[in-house]
Amino acid sequence: MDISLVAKRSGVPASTLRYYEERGLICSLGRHGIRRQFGAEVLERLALIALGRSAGLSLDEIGSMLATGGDPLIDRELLLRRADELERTILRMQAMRDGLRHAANCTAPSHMECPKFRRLMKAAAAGAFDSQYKSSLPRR
Amino acid sequence: MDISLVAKRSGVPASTLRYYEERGLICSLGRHGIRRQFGAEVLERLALIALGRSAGLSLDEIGSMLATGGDPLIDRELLLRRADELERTILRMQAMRDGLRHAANCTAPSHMECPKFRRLMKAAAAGAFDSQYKSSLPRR
DNA sequence: TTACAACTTCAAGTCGACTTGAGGTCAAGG
DNA sequence: CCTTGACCTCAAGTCGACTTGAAGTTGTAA
Repeated sequence: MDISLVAKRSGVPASTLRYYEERGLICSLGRHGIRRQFGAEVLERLALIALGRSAGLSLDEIGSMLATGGDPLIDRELLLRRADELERTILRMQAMRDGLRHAANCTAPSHMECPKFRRLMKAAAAGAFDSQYKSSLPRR
Repeated sequence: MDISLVAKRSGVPASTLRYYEERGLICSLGRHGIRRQFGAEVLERLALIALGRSAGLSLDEIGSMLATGGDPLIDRELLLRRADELERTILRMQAMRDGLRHAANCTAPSHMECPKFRRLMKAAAAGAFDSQYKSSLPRR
């Protein structure tokens, strides 16, 4: 497959495909003249990458998990650590979601004056500070 | 409170506090000489901001949710839309978390050869593509 | 065979959320 | 009164993940 066909089938721009190849996340089979040729398996890999990105993993992290070989024990630990991080983020997001829904239906003049809202936020915020709100999430 | 006291109490660096003020996320009561003075309520606001960040919201989004005034009807709709967005992201992250946990315990020689893993990934990836994996998460 | 669209490389730009650094101001303690 | 250190502003730098643009190459259709 030419790069543009991969782009079309995966929804990932050609520029991004080149970038991913440069980063070692995907690889082409070879060249037809000067043009990269990709195999079908790249589509599955791209789906995995997209999934990882959407779950908040960095390209480096995805790369290390996708890497073949390497110590499988370390891999498993990494996966579990990521899963736990994800879990914590999920909890915070659920709290946020509940807070937002409550705020939308709340009749208090200002959300911060509503005791229920404050309770929700307080419970959720506990973990927000010490998690340093940096380590668990990817870029927008 | 001087800015350094706020920094100490909240864990947020002074440079970030200035930045947040510039962005309109927090405001100081006034100046003592050239120095900003903050009220205690800023700590609560910072907790809310930290929570929002940790849940993956951008500063602009947090700002729009924290903003006082404006059409209350639009505000409520905005809050509900945000909550729904959050919900969808949560679902994807849960799928990812389950996928990671399964992968960590799976005995298949390679994750991609495990049918369960593939099923989880496929289900999760469905939403990952069309959401463009850009719109729902913040930066690492 | 020639034109051209689709590719190529490489350097530089963009965006969000900050941080860093240089150079300046000022209130309180000695 | 003068020093000092905590603050100030403003410009520029950083990081990850890409995108954009200029300039060059090439398979294919007319």
